[in-house]
Amino acid sequence: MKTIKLVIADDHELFRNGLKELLRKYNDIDVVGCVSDGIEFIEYYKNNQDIDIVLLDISMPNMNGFEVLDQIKDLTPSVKPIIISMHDEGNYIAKCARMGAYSYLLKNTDQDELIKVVRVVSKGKKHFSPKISEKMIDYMSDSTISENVLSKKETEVLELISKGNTTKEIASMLYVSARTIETHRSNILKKLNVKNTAELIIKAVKMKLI
Amino acid sequence: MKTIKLVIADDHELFRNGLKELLRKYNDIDVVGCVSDGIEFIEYYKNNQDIDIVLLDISMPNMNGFEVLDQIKDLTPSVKPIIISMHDEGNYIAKCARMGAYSYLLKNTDQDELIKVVRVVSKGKKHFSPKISEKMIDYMSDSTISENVLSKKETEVLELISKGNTTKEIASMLYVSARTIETHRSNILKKLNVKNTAELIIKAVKMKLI
DNA sequence: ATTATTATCCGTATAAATACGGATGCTTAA
DNA sequence: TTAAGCATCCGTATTTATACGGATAATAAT
Repeated sequence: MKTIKLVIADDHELFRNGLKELLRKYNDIDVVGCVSDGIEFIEYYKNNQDIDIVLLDISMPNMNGFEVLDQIKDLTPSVKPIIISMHDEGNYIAKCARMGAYSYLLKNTDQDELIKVVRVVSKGKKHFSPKISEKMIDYMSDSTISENVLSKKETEVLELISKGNTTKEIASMLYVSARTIETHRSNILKKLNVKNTAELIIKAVKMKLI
Repeated sequence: MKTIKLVIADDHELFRNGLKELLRKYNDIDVVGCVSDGIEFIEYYKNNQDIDIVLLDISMPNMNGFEVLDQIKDLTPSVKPIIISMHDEGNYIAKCARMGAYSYLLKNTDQDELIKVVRVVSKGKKHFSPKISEKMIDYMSDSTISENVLSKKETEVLELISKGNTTKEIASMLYVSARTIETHRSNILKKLNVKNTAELIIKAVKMKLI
């Protein structure tokens, strides 16, 4: 039986090493690499392309999981990314699915499930658990929290708002009139379906825009 | 040599089991229990009080790390809690230190550091790394983000603001005049040293009030 | 090449938030 | 018990935010 060559990419050393120990027990799985961020993984991959699966964390320094997915999207299915994250927010899941992830596991997944998924994915099949799929669907159906609802300018304005800047301040920062920013503001509120700044910031936090 | 009896409390099964595997290598450390939330830990502790150390995650369902610290604060030093968290925010660290934690480790701590800390703590010595201490000091020195800056009423009002309610709505909810809420608002802004709602919500999020 | 979207700008008007300053009765801690 | 802090209330004025409606030039998409 061919072993499954697997790389772990996670910035939490204890998690990374613990996982490696866990996987040691399985004869059909061979942890050929352990890296602590996206850049290290890309570097590793350049030198060693014979990888079946990468267990990829989302939040890592230097280069996060999304960026890695973006970099390797043309390489799949030679290397099949399984996201392993603690975030169960629909937007993360949806983004990963769209970006070519083969599965999305939470860090509280049980061991058997992990092994099962690794084996399934190694055969080139994608697998998303019902719970994860549900989160994604919930997210998709909330049309207000979907990507690209805000234009680039609007996103820029929202970021400035969420740093505490007033309309006037933003206007002078972006070299436009305050009226323009006011229009942006009102469009942003409409698009995100909120009625005031407080709700806006709350939603922006949820959307991980802040 | 007496072995160090240790319990792991973390809701991430992979992390929990991985850690357990990691610690298996060390003869002086004996992982006598693995639980997935605070309630389970308290339950475990009731039946088995012969524990030296609990590696305690902060964010867990049912009962989180803070609540556990609160419950067992009178039991230390019989059981010495080491917080093991992914959050490096000063408020978390400060809160844990105040609540009797013996150490605060990030999940990206390296293995040697973990072992070192476990051994030191098992002897009854508290240990906070320079990096962690620094975070805590930074936090402490920001006097605006310290507990009890807001009165109960102000906290209540802030919570309602951060759910998107307007002054009027809050007023009718709390059966007081809108002026009262306005005063509260302005006092909250002063106390938290922010100048508008956007900043207020951001700060409230940071303070984990939301 | 035409359409749709976006970024930009403007006016008017109302609603809400913020800044001051001042006051009273209640509770709690020194 | 007295002082301090808190929750409550009020007025006035200014600044921001929001709502509506309308417009144009640039760019992207079909």
